[in-house]
Amino acid sequence: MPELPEVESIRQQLEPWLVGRQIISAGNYPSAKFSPAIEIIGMRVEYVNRRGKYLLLGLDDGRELVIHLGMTGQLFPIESPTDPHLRAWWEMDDESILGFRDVRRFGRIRVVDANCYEGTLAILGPEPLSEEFTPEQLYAAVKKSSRRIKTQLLSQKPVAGVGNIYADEACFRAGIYPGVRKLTKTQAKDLHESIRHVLSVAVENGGTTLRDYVNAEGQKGTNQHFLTCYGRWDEPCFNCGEPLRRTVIDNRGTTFCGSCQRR
DNA sequence: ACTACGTCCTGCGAGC
DNA sequence: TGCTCGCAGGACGTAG
Repeated sequence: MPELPEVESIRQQLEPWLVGRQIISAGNYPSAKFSPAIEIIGMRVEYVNRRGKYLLLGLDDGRELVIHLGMTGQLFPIESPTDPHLRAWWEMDDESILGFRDVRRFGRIRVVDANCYEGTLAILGPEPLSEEFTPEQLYAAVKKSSRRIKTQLLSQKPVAGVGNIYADEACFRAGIYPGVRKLTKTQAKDLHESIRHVLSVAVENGGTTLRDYVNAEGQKGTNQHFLTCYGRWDEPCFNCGEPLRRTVIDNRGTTFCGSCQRR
């Protein structure tokens, strides 16, 4: 499930390839989620940005192609648009083809005027690795809601780009039970540090590949070898040795240490 | 306004 | 071996 580190790894690889390229032709799987792909034929790519888990391809007519990879989305060069799981593709003026493969079709594409966003993209919290993301800001943002802290992180409102893997990792590192509804200022400071830590390490490791994720060169990440919590239920906690536990929080599978992450 | 929960999707693995 | 069934989850829609 591509979260910030995975999307950032893809962005870094797409940027030198796509910037300056003109889109000659395009196609899409017959679904409203992917049909905007063809709206940008003839445009030239000016930049490849990222906000949270969204990729933003700037076009020379002032619009942006917004891509969300959902659960199983992949972006990489293809030889021809023949893969049955291909949901969109764009042919460039150097004859290369960018393919958007997405088995479960949770991904989506939109074309909008630059900075005119809707939905989650319009209410995204600050970039976690930017200066705008501070312990004070996180504390104030979380204080506005009574929802469980993990659910708040997944909402993208207190901070952008955190999904199920890094929410579990960050809560574990901070020693915070993901089901709590309030944070002390000290906990907010610890969680802030933990979010930045787990995300920056994951970026350095090229993202986490549990099943589907590959970068724009078709390669897996290596961060799955460094996870401390997510998916490790019944395995010993690296802090205390107790077996990690599994529960469900707001319909999302959650791994935590019943000893280190007290309610 | 907010919270909680169902829905979308398909491949895979557990269990019979 | 072959089948069914439940699970995985980000964003969004809907109900209360």
